[in-house]
Amino acid sequence: MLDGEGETSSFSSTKQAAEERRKSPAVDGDDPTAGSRYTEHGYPSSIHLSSILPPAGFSPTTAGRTHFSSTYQLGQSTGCIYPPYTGSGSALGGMTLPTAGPGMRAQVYLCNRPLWLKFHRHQTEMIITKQGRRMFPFLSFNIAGLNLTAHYNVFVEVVLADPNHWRFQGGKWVTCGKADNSSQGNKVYIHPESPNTGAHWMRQEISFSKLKLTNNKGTSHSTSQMIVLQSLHKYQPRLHIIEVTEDGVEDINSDVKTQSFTFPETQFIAVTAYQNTDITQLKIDHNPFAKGFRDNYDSIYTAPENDRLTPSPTDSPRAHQLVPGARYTMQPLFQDQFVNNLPQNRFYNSERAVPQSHSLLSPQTEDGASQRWFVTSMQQGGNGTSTSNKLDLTPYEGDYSSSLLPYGIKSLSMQTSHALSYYPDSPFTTMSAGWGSRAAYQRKVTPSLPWSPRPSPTAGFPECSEKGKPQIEEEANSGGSLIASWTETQASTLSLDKADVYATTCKRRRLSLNGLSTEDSASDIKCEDLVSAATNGSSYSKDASSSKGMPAYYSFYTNP
DNA sequence: ACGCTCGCATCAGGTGGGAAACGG
DNA sequence: CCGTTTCCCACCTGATGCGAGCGT
Repeated sequence: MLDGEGETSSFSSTKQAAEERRKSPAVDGDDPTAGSRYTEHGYPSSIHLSSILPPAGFSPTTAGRTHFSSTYQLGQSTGCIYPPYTGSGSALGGMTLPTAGPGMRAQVYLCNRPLWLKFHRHQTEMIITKQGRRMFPFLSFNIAGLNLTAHYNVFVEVVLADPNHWRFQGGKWVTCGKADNSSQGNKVYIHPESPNTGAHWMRQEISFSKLKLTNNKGTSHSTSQMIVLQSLHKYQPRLHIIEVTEDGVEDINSDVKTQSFTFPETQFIAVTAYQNTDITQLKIDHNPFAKGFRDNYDSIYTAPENDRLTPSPTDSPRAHQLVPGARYTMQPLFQDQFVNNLPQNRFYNSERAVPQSHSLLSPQTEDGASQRWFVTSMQQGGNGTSTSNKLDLTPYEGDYSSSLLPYGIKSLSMQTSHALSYYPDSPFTTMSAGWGSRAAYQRKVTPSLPWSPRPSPTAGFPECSEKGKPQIEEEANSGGSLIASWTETQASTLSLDKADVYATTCKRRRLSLNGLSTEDSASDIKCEDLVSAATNGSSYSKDASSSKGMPAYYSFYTNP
């Protein structure tokens, strides 16, 4: 169906490239001039319902691989996720957690998950243009559990999320015939810093902010920045981590493994023009490049000093985070990442106020108060209907959903992510990557969350420790932190389009060395005080994860 | 004199809106 | 005819270059 499965691409690294890489430390973001071989076969396209934390009483041992495998690993060599994506049970059930021991694998954290969820609630749409359009929200991950010295290629693949063609009708997305499975073009975006060491990947956020989506098949072979999609089709991004040799070549002689991670909340429908005004508004509200479309910007984004919980990181007079204090009192747990961060007047005074779209009224929101405490799980494409895009919002996310009210329903609003710098290299880098995730959080400890395995994680992913610590802490408590499940396969079999694609990537990376590709890669240096944070943290378990600066809640799942 | 920092201007690129063009 | 796609526009962000000011 997708090109991914029909093509066999091979990347051959040159000796020269390999030598160059050796000369420059991988951690410095040296050139990934060498590529890896990818075959079409045996591609591990397992679905990983990750970004969902278990509720109280969750036992990693009961939600392990066995269940996962039986549920999601069937027939996944197609590059299309919908066949196995039947959504058996809740997301929790599908949640796969690495087990301790030799089989320990990487864990992936979707950094800006809260923002993704915001969009997901309205069915995320991504513009595709001939010249390519960046994703927003973009994919940003934290990775843990890798071998510090081993080399990995990290890349994103975008596959069909379901077998349907979609249409926006009557204020909501409805299926409209079968998806065109014959689409061609590149579906893979290799992180510019690939290959690189596990230490490198774990040191910082892995951002795919420069990934572009296009509907121009002709560009698929000329640039690695583009992923070719079809309009009005639903897609699911996947993160793949492939262990390679130091040269960046996949070593077929060793038990090379591919670990794949799928975050359902990152599903989106590719469009050439926005269909849902709510999505449009979310984009405008959260994407700095769209600030020009914000109405009453000066008045909206300026508030009395006492209303500001967070100083503007950009020093922009416009960039303020408006957070009504009352809100915090009432909802200390899931502050703003799921509360509309825009000032209230936006919705009542602005001409652009978003009408209450039916598309917004998912069962959760319609359910009114009940959603606050429990949100029924939404299956992923099991029936091929519009429900397939919905995430399982487990009970612990009740407040999430409650705060994810449609614009027209929201009674309180807070501004968050837009006040943060867009690019990771900003002073608020780690938060910016989250875009309303970490950025949105204010340090508010909720000690006794029913589902929280560790009440006070103080160390997040390395980069989160300092700047992002408060945020990640929030996220941990709010269930926003996510550990993607994993799978492994022999001889990765991704269908990377062309070798030149990879070469282009390498070239680009070379050019961005001075900045270490501030956008594509990590945001900023990860905090080094993790260790101290970890050590003083009573709840911090000293396992493999903790040694890498993993937060307590993280290690909880990785090392049950 | 030299190096560093800061502020300003400029430029490239990203954004959604809207109208026109396209295609079934 | 209608839905979709393309193109252009104004606005914004971030990177970069340049010169002024300051300290050594």
